[in-house]
Order: sequence, then structure tokens, then C-alpha cells
Amino acid sequence: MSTPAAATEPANLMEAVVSLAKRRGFVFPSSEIYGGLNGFFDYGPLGVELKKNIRDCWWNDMVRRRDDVVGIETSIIMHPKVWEASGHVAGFSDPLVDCKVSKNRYRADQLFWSPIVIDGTIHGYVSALENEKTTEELQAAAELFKRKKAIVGTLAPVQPKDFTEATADEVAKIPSPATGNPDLTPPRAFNMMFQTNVGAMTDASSVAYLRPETAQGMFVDFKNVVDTGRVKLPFGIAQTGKSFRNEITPRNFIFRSREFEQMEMEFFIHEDDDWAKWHRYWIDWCTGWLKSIGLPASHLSEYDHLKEKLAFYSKGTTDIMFKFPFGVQELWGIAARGNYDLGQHEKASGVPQAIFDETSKKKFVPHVIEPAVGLDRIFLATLCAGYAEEAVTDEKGNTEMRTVLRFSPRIAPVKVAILPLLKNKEVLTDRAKTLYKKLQRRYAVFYDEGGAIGRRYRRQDEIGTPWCVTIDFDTIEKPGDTFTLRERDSMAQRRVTEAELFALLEEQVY
RNA sequence: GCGGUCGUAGUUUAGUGGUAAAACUCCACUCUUCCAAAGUGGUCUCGAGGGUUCGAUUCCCUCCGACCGCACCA
Repeated sequence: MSTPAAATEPANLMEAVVSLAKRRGFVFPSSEIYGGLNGFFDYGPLGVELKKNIRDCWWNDMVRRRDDVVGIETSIIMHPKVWEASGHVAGFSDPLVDCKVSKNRYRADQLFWSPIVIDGTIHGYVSALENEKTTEELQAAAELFKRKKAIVGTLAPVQPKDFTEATADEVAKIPSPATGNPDLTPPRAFNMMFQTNVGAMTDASSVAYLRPETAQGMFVDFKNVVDTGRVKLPFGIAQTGKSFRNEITPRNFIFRSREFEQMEMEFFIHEDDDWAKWHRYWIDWCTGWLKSIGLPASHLSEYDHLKEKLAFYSKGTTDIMFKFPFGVQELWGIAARGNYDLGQHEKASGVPQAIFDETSKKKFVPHVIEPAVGLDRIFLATLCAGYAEEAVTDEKGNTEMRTVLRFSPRIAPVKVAILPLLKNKEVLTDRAKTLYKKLQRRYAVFYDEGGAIGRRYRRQDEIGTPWCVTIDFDTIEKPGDTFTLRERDSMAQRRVTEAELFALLEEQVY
């Protein structure tokens, strides 16, 4: 019998994963026959199963198996005022400045400048990018300017302003940090929300947006859920669904795309409750969940966002990071958002969002902890973590490579492959088909009778099927009606009965 | 969005201003008693559009897409 040796990571793991995803029907570029569309992807027959399994695992663990979380599904297009209240209309558009010569692009609010004032007269301008020593850099540049031009007089301290505060006249004079000459364009807004129009008329009054996150659905429907859902604090509202962001640069396959699926939950707590405790609770819960679908602890880490970088309302944000082939990147963000979102909607809509708490006899707007994760990112993480190329040595001592996706049985697109040992022996195929039909009622299973048995095993390895069941002559000729159960990772074989097979699936697939 | 590199079959890659290939994969049949066996047959290709040319997959332009870098990433 063959045995797998230690797995080796291919030189270019990302390339191997993308190639496998295409070859085996997990992920295709969108609209490929027209040349593709940057930032959009389609999920193929196996991909849609994998994605659905991840989503279902999340939903089962997050909603159905918890007493304190309920699910909803809200519309992708919402009232435009939702996005004004949430800050997305204003905050989602970053004013950007281009240097016409160097072709560098800067965020206007991170590009600082100051007039050079000597004896009360403006002699020129200096600029610098935002960092810890921006003011010092501007001052030094101003002094250098004065020395070079040999201007006599007293140099006033620089007054740093960001580029959004520059007048048109000043824009024409402020030097680009790249060239030192005034080559900058005026700030231009890039809004990342996709716009559309509702109704037949296409005018300003009909503008609507595709949601850039699903979270606002939970906030906007908060009162409806509270009034009808028999929920009490602390409790969560969850949903999964598509979101859309017009990313400037989609990158890294499905990691950052323009249409993606989120799985978000808003966990509402009493205003006096210990937010830090709940924040920690959800970080641990999410980490545990990721491990339960097969992501190795060695690839997971945490990153706490710096307090200074957080939005003013945020009490803390921790990201669960994953080691992708292209670097350690954010997988799951767990944010403590205070009661900012409900408060904003209360202000903007005029509808009170406070609830009455029977225990404390207080009326208040609840605070919230938000674990938000991208389904497509988890999908990619499971592919990257599960992909392995192994040297396999057979009985004759020949060594060859096998490609295997080591998916957890929970998320594997196919749970069991049913293989009659030989195609041309009806006793084998009949028994196999009977078992196949029986398993099919509860599990995603696959029947394959074509080609040599070894080839069929390897095909299943490559799509991550945890078990293969082979109907052989022992099944037919010996008592007990047992099959060969071949395990994907160890390639070990043992004999099991139908009852044992169902028991194994019942335990491993949940 | 800018710059660089690149785009030939499902995958990995040859090749050419004059009818486009290999390996593996995939499909069918034969055979096959446990790890990508063998045989026979078969499907599928020059990213798109325009230009130059008698003729363009090849040269030129534009677009689209991929990768890397810069910038961006609520």
C-alpha cells in the first residue's frame, strides 16, 4: 500500500491554488468569454458547495445553535438615508490627489502643506506626507527654502494644514512631495459605493446605493426584531449576504473583490455591561469557529487596531488575521462600536431606538459588538490552508506527487465518493448505486465508476473529499456487507459496515 | 489609477508573417480484484477589437484581463 510522505508547500502556493480552483471548478473569473471583469468572480459546481457549507456552518453555529442570536435577511438596496446616517456617503469617499508628473496618488487628508512666511510675506509653499514628524519636516523644508533663495528675515513657524483645506490658488502653488514642483491635481472624491437608480426616472431624487456592508440592515431593523422577536439583552442579530464596494484596486484573487459575501452579527449589550468582556468573548468564539472548520491555529493571529486610528465612537477593534500566501491579512474584524450606529439612525430617522430593560428599569440605546467576516475570504483561506502536494511512494518504491485539499469534513464539497471497484461487474455497481442513493438523501456524495481505482482516489483527493467507499468483491462474497473505507489524509483503508459509515458521517459532518 | 512584465487547449508550456503543437487532464469504448496502469478513438486553443499586409496567433495601436511594484483599502 502507498503511503503519503510529508507535504511540501509548492514554490508558488497562490498560483497553485488559483490554478486548482479553475481546473476543478471552484472559482472562475466572471464573464470570462468576454475577457473577464476585474474584481468579479463566479463560483463553479464545487465552489458553490464549499461556499454553501461554510455559510451553513456559520449560520448553524451562530444562529440556530445559540439561544441569544436571531437571523434576518435585509435588502441589498436600502433607503439612501441609511447610508447618509451611517456615514458611508461622506466617509466612503476619500478625496485623492494625483501628482501629474510622478503619477503618485495621495489621500488629501494625509498630504500636509504650509506657506513659507518670512517677515509676514508668503514666499512659497512646502509639503510633506503625514507621519510622526510632519511638522518638523515642513519646518526643515521651509528653512532649506529660505537658505537656498538667500532670503533675509525671520521665518515664521510653519502652519501645517491638510490638502483638503487648500484653496484653488494654493493648489496651483503647493509642491508635490515627489517632484518638488506644483504638479498636483485638486482633490477628487472617489466614492466606493456602487450607485444605481430606483424607478423609471434617472435623476438625483432616484439615486440609491448597493450596500457596502450588511451590518446596517441589522441596525435599521433593530426595532422590528426587538418588538417581534422575543429577544432580551444581551442578544445578537445576524445575516449573511452580498455586499458591493467599488474597490480602486481589487487584488489577490477573491481576497478583495468588488462583489463579495459577508457574514455579520451585531451583538447588543446593556450600556452598563462590560463591553471588553464581550469583545474578548467574541474574538475567542470566532477563533474557535475558524478552527472548527479546519483552519490551523498556526495560521491565525490577532491584531489590535491602534486606539489613535479608530473612529471616535469605537472602543476597540481586533482583527483575526490569517497567514495567506501573499501575507498576513485581515480575516475577521471584531469591533466594539458603542451605540453609535443605533444613535445615528435615531437622529436621522427621528424614531427612538432606546429599549426598556426590565432588570435595570432603565431606558437606553444598547451598545454593540460586531464580528464581521467575509465569506469569500474564509473560502480562500480554506483553500490555501488545505492545499498540499505530497510525495507518495508505492509498493514498488516509485515516488510520485499527489495533490490533496485537506478540507474539514464539515465544509468539504463532497463528503463521500462511492466507487465500485470495477465498472464491468454488475454485482459491484448495483450495490454501489444502492448505497449511493441512500447516502444522497442526507449528504453530498459522488458516484464514480470510470477508470482505475487509484485514479479515482486521486481525483477525490484533489477536490478534498474526506472519504472514499469502495464496493469490492469482499462486499459481495463475504458476510457482513462491509466496504473499504479509504481515508483521504492518511490514505489508510479499513472495512466498515453501512451503519458504521453513517455513524462516522453523523459524528464528523455537522 | 500609474509603471513594469505578460496573455497559445481545462492545466503546464513549445512554436511561426503562409493549414498550430506536446504532455497531463477530460469524454467514449475495451481491459482492469485497491492508489493518477494499458490500448483505441475523440472533444477543446492563439484574450477582444481595429490597423499594416495578398495573407496576422506572430508586427503596430486601443481595449480587456493576470501578476509584481507604487498609491488606496470605509
